[in-house]
Amino acid sequence: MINKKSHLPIYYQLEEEIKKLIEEKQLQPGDLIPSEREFSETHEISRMTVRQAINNLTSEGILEKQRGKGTFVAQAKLEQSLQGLTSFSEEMAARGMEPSSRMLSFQRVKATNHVANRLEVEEGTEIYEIKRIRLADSIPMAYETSYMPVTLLPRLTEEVASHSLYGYVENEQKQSIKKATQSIEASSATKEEATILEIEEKSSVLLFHRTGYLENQKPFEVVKSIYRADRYKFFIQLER
Amino acid sequence: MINKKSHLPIYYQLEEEIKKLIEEKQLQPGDLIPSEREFSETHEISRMTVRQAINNLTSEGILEKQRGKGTFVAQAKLEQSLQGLTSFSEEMAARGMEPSSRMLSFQRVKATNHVANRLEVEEGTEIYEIKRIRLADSIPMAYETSYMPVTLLPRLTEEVASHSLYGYVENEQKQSIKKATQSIEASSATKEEATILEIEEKSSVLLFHRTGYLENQKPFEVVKSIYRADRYKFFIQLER
DNA sequence: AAGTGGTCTAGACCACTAT
DNA sequence: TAGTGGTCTAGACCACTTG
Repeated sequence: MINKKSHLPIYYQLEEEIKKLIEEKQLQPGDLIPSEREFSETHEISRMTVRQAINNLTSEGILEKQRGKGTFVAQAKLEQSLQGLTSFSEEMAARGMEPSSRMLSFQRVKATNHVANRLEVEEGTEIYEIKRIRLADSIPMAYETSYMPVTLLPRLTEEVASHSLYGYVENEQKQSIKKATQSIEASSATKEEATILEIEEKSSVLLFHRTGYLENQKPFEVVKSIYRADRYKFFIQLER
Repeated sequence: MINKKSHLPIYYQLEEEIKKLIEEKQLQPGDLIPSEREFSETHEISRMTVRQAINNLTSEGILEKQRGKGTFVAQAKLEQSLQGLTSFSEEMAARGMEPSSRMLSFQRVKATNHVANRLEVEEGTEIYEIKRIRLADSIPMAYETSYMPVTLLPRLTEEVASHSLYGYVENEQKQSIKKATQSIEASSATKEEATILEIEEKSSVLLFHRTGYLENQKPFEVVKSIYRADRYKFFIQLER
C-alpha cells in the first residue's frame, strides 16, 4: 500500500488509505481502527509517522482518539458538510430534498452604485442580472437575484446560467470559488416577494446578502436571497 | 524556563512561553521567531518537541510557517475572532457599541423534554433558567433565555451569572468552551417579546437557537435568543 | 553554502483503560 | 497485566529560500 519512493509523504499516503477504507465502508462510524503500533508494523513505517497521519484525520474530525482505548471512526455529521460555502443545490440535496430552479429573468444591466461597490467595478459597468426561484421538492423556497460582471464571463448565456453556474465560473476563470461574506437578517415579505414565494404578504422571511470571491480575492458575484421563514432555517457551527 | 519535571508537557510549556512573548510585545505580528533548532538548543529539548509546540500555535492561527524562511508571528485578525463563537459582549464591543445586560430572572427549574434532549440530561433534571435582556448602547437588542445543568455548576449564583458566565464555566470545569451549533431563523415577535424589546408586536425578529459544547463534547448550555431585526444583522464568512 | 521547515526513524517511558 | 494513545529523544535526509 505505502510507496516509500513516492514523492508523496508517507503520512499522507496513510491518510488516503484510511479515508478510502471509510468511504468503502470497510470501516464504519464507531469502529475501532488498528492501533498506531499495528499500523507501524504492518506498513513497516515508524509509529511517529502513523501518528502524524492519524492526528491529521483527527483534526479533520474524521477520527476520534480515546486515551487507553484506541482510535475510532467519528460519526459522520451532516451539519459538518453544511458548515461551509455550499450552493443551494448542494444544501437541499444534503437535507434530503430535490432541488430545482426556475429562471425568472436573465439580462444585462448597468451596475447601480450599491452593486458596483460590492463587485468592485465602476458604477454603470455592464453586469448580468439573474433572477431565479429556488425550489425544493417543487415548493418555492427562495427568491434569488444575482449580479456578476460581464467582463468576467463574456460568453455567459441563459442556458449555461440555468445549469451549473459555479462550475462554469471556475472553468472560465481557472480559479476556484473559495470565500464569501454573508449577512443574514430577518425581514417581512413585500407583495412581489410574497407572490413569488407563494406566501402571505408581510410573512417573515430570512434575507441573505452574499458576496462571493475568487481565489485572487476579486468579487465575482453579489447575491440577494429571500428565504421563506416557514420552510427554511440556517444552520451553522461555531468555533473559537 | 522549561521545567522537565513538571506534569505539564514540555511542548505545552513552550507554547505558553511563546504566547507570553507575543502578549508582552517582545514578539510582534510579522516578526521572525527563533528557528526550531534554536529553540531545541537553548531549551535543551528535542526538535520534535519544539515542532509540536509550534505546530499547535500554527493551527491556532498564532504563528505562520514559511518553508525555507522561518516561522513568523501571524497578524491579529479581528474578523477571525468574530468569525467564530463570540459572546454578546465581545460582539457588540467589536461593533463599537457598549454592551450591557439586565437580568430578568434566575431560577432552578426542571428540564422539559426539549431542553433535556439538547443538554443530554434526563427529562426533569434540575437546570438553571436564566432570562436576560441584552442591550447595546442602552438600547434593547436581544432577549435571551439560557439553560444549564445544575450538576455542571453547582455553586452558580445570580451574582456570578450576571458577570462573566463563560469564564466561570471554563474555570469550574477546567475545560474551555470550544464549539457550538446554532440555527438561525426569521420569526415575528410575540406580545411578550415585543414588550421586552420595545418594538411592535409581530415585528420581524431573528431567532437563534444555540447549543454550546465543552472540550469533552458535552453540551453545557442551550440558549434561545431573539434579536430585533431593525437593529441587528448577523455576519458570517463562508469558506470551502 | 548555510539555514529553514518537512519528513522520517527506532527506540523509550508515561498515564490511562480494560480484563 | 497487556494494550492503547501521549510525550520525548537524538539523530538523519530532503526541499526550499536566501546570501
